[in-house]
Amino acid sequence: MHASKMAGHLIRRMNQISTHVFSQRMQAEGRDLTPVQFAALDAIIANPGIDQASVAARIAYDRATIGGVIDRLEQKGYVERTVSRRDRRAREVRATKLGQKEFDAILPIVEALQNDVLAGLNDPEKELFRTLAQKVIDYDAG
Amino acid sequence: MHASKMAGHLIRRMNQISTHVFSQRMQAEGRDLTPVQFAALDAIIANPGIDQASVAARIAYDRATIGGVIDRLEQKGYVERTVSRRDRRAREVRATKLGQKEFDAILPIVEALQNDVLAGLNDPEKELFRTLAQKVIDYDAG
DNA sequence: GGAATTTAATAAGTATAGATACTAAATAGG
DNA sequence: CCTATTTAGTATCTATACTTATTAAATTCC
Repeated sequence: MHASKMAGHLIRRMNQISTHVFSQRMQAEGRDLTPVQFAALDAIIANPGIDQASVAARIAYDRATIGGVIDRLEQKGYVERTVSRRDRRAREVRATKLGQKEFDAILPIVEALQNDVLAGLNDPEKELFRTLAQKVIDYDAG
Repeated sequence: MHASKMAGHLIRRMNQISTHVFSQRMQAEGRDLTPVQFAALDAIIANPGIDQASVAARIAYDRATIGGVIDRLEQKGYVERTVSRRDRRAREVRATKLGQKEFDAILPIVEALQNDVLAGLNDPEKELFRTLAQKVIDYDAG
């Protein structure tokens, strides 16, 4: 089998296409969020006061990477961190008003661009792809 | 739609699983090659004397990234670079004997682990997944 | 054939992505 | 209650991954 036909290569290329579509669209809309920053902000808004380790667990990142991602969200003024009173090691993360506003504006854009990521597939194929991908991920999660 | 069900997220997670399986297996076999380094070495062995820009084009990377990847392959003694006589800007890249030997040893391992990447799917589903992924990529390539 | 453009590679900068090690704080076990 | 372990976050290191800028060389084209 040639390397370019292997599952790993195909997945890497799709990830490349996906992140490229994402950043192109964000730039076109005058927004400044990466795919990972969007995923983190989504998890934070869905769970106000969540700690960083839980954000990492939810979107399947390691703690070191998520620390940097939340640093950048904080620099942009989209989230705030406060030391937890229950556990002084933990930082509770919440979206700011600006972060919520930005997320509300970006969510429909992100939803719309999902279709472009799989532009080579028709609707039933898109659905099938998502089903198969979900199976791969669920199996890995145990 | 929730973020964790979006195509971009599913693809990112699969890429994570894929690279994780790859590095785990390499480590278990006492080898030291990343997925990208393997892809680059594969392209170089298939096209001896290829220049860096062509390696980048073949495996869909930008030139800046591929420069670093080939740096590391060179450090490991797997490839050699020589200035092209036809075009003094270009560097011709070739695998060394050690690089060829290492590739021959690693290829069957990499082929075998492809199945584990899609471990959540049965054989027809694996085939279907690859077909759909190829469609997504081919459409993007134009 | 000389200027304008393009191209190969590198450099610098930002953002993942994960491994490892470290600090501080919480919890478990005896 | 005190030690041992675990856990949250940060820091450090390596490796992608892409953008923009720079240098040098090749090509275009008028």
